[in-house]
Amino acid sequence: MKQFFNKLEELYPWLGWWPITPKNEVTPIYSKSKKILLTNENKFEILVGAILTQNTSWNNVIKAIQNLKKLKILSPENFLNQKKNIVIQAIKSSGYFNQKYKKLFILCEFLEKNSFENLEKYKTIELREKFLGLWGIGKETADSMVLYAFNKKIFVVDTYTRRILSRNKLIEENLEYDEIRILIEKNIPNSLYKYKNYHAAIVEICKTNCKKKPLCDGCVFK
DNA sequence: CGCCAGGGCCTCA
DNA sequence: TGAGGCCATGGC
Repeated sequence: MKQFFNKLEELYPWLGWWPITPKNEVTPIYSKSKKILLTNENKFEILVGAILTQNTSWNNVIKAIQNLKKLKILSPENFLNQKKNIVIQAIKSSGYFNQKYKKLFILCEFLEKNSFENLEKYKTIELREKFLGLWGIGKETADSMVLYAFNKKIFVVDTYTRRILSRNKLIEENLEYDEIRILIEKNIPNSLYKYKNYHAAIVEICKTNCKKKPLCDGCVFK
């Protein structure tokens, strides 16, 4: 396991996750620097992106984010004040738009009552529980939010993580989400940037080689 | 054309 | 608690 993550870091020293849209632009980009100060708009964009990308390719999410940016739907308040049809149209490319509209709506109502400043005071697990309590947010989405929008150390376990670890015989196939998460957290350094980058690297490798139908030629983990 | 994508909810045993 | 159905668009 430790060997696996060392190799991962060697391959991808820094992927710049989570992609954020720079001020006065509309397209999210990956950050060259590890330390960036997130504005509330940035944080909101990450939370929205985490929901929009559920079981959806990031390319489809980018278009939705671009539309939301152009419509200046950059805050919970603006989202809630915007007409449903307009928002649905904006996020259409990300698929499941009816469900996702509802999820975003519920998230925004939550954020109106709980400012980022207040949410940041919670401990990691407590903040996770807060998000998990919202309809439409499961463990992976909650953990993405906690890690990338709030810079709190929790490892994001997605289908890619389960796939690549089980293919490399580092975990049993039917291990539960939190069992995998805790196992990984025990085996990696206590570093926020590594938590982010290891997850990003797993996604990257699974997109290129360790696909559902694996391209085992040139696999670095052979 | 079919498959897949940075999941989660609901239903029914 | 586990399996199966459902949600939906766009790239390949």
